[in-house]
Amino acid sequence: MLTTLSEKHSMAALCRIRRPHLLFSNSFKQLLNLWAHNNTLIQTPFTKHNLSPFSSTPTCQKPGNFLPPISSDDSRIVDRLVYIFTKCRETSKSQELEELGSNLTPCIVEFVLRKLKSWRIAQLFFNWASNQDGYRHNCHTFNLMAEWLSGARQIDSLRVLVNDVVKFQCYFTPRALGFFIRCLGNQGLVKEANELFDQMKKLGLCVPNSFTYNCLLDAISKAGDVGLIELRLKEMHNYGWQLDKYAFTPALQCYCNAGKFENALVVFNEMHEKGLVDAHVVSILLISFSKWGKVDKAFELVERIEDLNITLNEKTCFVLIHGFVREGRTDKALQLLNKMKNMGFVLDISVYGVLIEELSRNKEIEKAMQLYEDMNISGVHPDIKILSDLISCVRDERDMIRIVEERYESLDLKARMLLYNSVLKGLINNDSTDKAYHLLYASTGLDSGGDFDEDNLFNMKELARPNTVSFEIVIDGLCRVGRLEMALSLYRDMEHIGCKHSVLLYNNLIDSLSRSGRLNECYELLNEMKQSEFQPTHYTYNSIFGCLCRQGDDAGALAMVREMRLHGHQPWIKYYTLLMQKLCKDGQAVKASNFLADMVQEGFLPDVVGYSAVIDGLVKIKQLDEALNLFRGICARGYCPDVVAYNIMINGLCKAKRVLEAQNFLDEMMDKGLIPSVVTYNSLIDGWCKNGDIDRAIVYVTRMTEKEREPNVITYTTLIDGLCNAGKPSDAIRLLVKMEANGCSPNRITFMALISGLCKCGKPDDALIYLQEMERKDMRPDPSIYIVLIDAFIKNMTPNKACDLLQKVVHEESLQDLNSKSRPILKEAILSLSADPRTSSNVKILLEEGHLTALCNVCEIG
DNA sequence: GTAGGGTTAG
Repeated sequence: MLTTLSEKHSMAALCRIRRPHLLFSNSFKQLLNLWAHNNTLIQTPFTKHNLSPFSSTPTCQKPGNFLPPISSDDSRIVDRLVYIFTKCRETSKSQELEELGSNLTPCIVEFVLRKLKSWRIAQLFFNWASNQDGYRHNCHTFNLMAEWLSGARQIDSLRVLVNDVVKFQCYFTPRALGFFIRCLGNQGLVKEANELFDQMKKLGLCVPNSFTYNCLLDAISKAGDVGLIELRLKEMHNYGWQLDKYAFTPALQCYCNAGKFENALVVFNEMHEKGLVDAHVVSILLISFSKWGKVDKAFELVERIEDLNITLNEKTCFVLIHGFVREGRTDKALQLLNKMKNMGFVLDISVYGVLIEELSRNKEIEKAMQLYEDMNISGVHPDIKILSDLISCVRDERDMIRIVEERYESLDLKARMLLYNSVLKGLINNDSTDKAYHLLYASTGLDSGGDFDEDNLFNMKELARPNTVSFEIVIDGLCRVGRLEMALSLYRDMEHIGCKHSVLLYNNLIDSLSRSGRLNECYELLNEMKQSEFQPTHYTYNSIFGCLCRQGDDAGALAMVREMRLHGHQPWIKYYTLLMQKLCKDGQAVKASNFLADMVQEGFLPDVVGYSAVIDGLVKIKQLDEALNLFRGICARGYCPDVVAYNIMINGLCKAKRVLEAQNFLDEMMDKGLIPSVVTYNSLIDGWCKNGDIDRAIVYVTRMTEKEREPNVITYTTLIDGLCNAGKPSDAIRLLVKMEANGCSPNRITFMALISGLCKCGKPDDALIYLQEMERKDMRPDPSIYIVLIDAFIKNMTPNKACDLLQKVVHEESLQDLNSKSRPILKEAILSLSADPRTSSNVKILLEEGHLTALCNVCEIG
């Protein structure tokens, strides 16, 4: 039975089912009625001007279009700051930085943010600026930072930035707040955008105008939150504001995104009455219809639009077909195409082109070929692009040959070359790599050393003399399927026919060699490149760098970094993160940490992910305080740790039984505006469980469900383990039932935790039931689980059951690799069972039949 | 022509 109050909380929390709820239930129709009686609405004339598909989104001026003039002194400061933050990472400049910091103004910061070239550096600079005495960011600097982060999809950092706007009480102009909100909306941070909007209003930091509202509506519409957009529209209405195209359009978009077509149509009609409909508005509706498979509705609308004297011209249709294709709905695009034909439109080559291109890309060859026949019939001549698209995707070589033969005569030399190369591409795409290889050789006149069945591709070899691109295609294809030797032989033979190499060729070969770990050959090719007219690019160096990182060669990687710097190339972060992982997995986190320090010294800034990997590595080798130092160190240098980085620290502290400190970290991340994830809560729950405080663990379960973070299988497993360790086996069993009821299936780890937990509580009979359930579910427990059970039966004074299980598992091969902890327990068990008169005879039989021999060896029983 | 790589349960 559940006894404590907190346990009741836990069950309530675990069992709660969450449903999204609407914030506002009035129908939009009612709202529209309301507006209809309002005479203040603007009647925007339906002019040609607002027909542009781009005119319906509020144009947002970049915050810095009104940059104030800057004095020459300030300009010098800007240049120094840009220089220091991009070029020079030495600490010796800290003196200068301090001086520059004391003269900082928002205007200077704006100029610097605009001149920096990466969001990472911009963020380091921004955070450095925040910490300067007497300096405060203004809305423009915040906006520039928001623009950087939004463009780089840095969601967590954006959340922190939102938090800072409020924390630093920064005033925003209505326009500036609109801009900020759009940055949030573009990254799906709708909830954050709404909260910020309200808070700014409440704190008097901004008086939103209709532009601000329109930006907010735009953000909400992306999420399709109908209730929320209605609420905001009503607010605007209550202010007595005129609702313009920029308010109506997001409302329309919102209903479309939410799949509420009836409402969308009401808005559309209203817009039409007010003369606000333009091509963009029409296409929102049409494309949504198509997205939801409601093509008939789309056609209805197409026809209705004509009735309404809005003509769908060819261009609009083309835009529509493009739109459908972009939504991946070539089927619907084809239907519309037929409709257009029936409506008497003249289909031009570009409509065919976009469709054939997409169909080819999706390997819908039959449809593409059908269109090709269609073109032939209507007398539209396919251009070389269409032919190439077709040839490079046809599955049947006969089609390939037919298309080439039909067109060959009419083509000039250049077009024949393109056609020939698309034949090679087609063969490669069809996995006929061999044929492509032999065809290429046949065309060069060189011997490929194989027997090339020429009969059906015979004519192809005369089509053109291979050029560099031909070799690039085939060599790339060979590399992709791992036939490096063939690729290399083609590459070597190129010079024999006087065909030039290329950067792409070198890069592909070096990349493939790197992936095969053939480092020496990589260096050979690299040197060859350096002496040729094709200079290595960052891709070349990074391929080799990646190989060194994969091999965990930190010294080699560092040498490569230095060479890259010499040539002005950037090492790719993903590769050195790989190196960090590799080193950390081998317990070499300290080496990894040093590598990052070296990178900084070389002027390359690792990102939070790389540091996180190292911090986790330090945690894993129990150097927790080192990990803490590194974490604090990067914070001090202006990095913005994200949720994962915090999770790593929280997990480390929990594992070291420093749960209170972990809790402080949770508070800190929330103060910064970060949203803890399931992982965060799981770590803390585990931390409290392992500290023998199941009640506090359950508090976190309650908190996580309150924050709409659904417990997952790890949460439940952690708690089941914790409940058993707290001597509450029946609660653990109840939790197992609950988790399934909540739609979360237990996995083998859950069952194993429960089985060993029940054994610890002296309930091997209950445990056995779950072992059987595992078997029913085809889940194989770890071998140690059997030992735990056998041991528990013996301790429970039921040696017969222990012996039964022993007899059953004696054949399990997995018992051979029993872990060292279980071995002495098994040994004890066997000795005990053979000494017990109730079981000794059975054990004896097992011994005589030789079944136990292997196990005895494992346990070193003589 | 490259952008996802780092975190939780027995």
